[in-house]
Amino acid sequence: MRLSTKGRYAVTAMLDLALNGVDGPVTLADISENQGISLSYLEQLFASLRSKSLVRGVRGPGGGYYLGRASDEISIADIICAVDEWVEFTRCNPKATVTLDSQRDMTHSLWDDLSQQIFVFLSDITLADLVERGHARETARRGGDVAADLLGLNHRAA
Amino acid sequence: MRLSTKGRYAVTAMLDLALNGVDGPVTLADISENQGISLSYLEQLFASLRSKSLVRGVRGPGGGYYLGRASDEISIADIICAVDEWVEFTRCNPKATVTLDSQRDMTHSLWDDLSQQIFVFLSDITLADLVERGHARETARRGGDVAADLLGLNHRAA
DNA sequence: TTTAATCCGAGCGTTTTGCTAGGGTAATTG
DNA sequence: CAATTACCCTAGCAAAACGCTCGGATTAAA
Repeated sequence: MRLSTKGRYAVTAMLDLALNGVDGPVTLADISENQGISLSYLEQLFASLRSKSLVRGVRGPGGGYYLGRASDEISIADIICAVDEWVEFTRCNPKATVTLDSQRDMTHSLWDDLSQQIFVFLSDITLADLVERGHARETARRGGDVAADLLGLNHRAA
Repeated sequence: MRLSTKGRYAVTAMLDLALNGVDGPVTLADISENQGISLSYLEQLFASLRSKSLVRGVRGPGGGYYLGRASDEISIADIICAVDEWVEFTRCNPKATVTLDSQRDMTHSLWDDLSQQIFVFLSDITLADLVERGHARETARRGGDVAADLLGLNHRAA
């Protein structure tokens, strides 16, 4: 997977929608000012988000953007995938030669495994989770422990 | 944080060391051939890894690279941080104005929170975890022999 | 000494970032 | 009905990052 500032822009913008979209649509101009991102760049990001139905645009005066779904139905992985185009997991598949380069298949398989774990982790965190956690910092209930449990990685658990 | 193909290259290369470094150092030429990465690019990656003491180089013929520490003491976050230069979490800190742009502080705070969660998650996964659970997960319910068959070589080496 | 390997740095083509510019289209409002 | 607002779309562009080539220099085993 890939995670860059582009993804951060998208997530923070979506958080902006989640926080301010309760009473009417949020304009890109507002987000642009709030987040310090250029308007046109936001438009490009929201074009990607819109194509994945993560946001819904309302045209005309008084318009703006709503979240495409409820905030607890939009995961971080959804957003990252929309703008950062979840990149190649396995990119040298076309090979059945199990000779000397089985080592490559091995390391790539392990990477794919890790990548999958990160994906599951980010799929488990929704916008609502972040907002909720921001209000009351009561972590350790979800996120960390549940995800680790899902992945079987809670090796440090007593 | 940032996560790109550069980090993937570093992780797979480190996995290569973890798998093949049991009997003597592993040369970058081998990794280059195994992973399909250019030698000079690997040298750059390993320069970063070496500066963080994640690998230890042995010069001269018969030389190569060892892991800098035990594989269960090297986390994925360590590797990603070394090569991808864990980027700016908060980049507009210098402002205590809780006036109109408190919304920006809000979203950025939430992002920092998420970023921290990802960091903790990746800090909890070590190279040894990937090697072990890479085969243990899929076949834990069945037998485990299939996994050994999949892995083959590194399992009996040592 | 020869050779195999790590080290080091300058540079280069390509892709991605993030932005600017310009125009078009739908819907609200006076 | 205009006219304004804001979404929508395309093209292009500078800076950065990516991944690589090349050329060397050190170190140490054979």
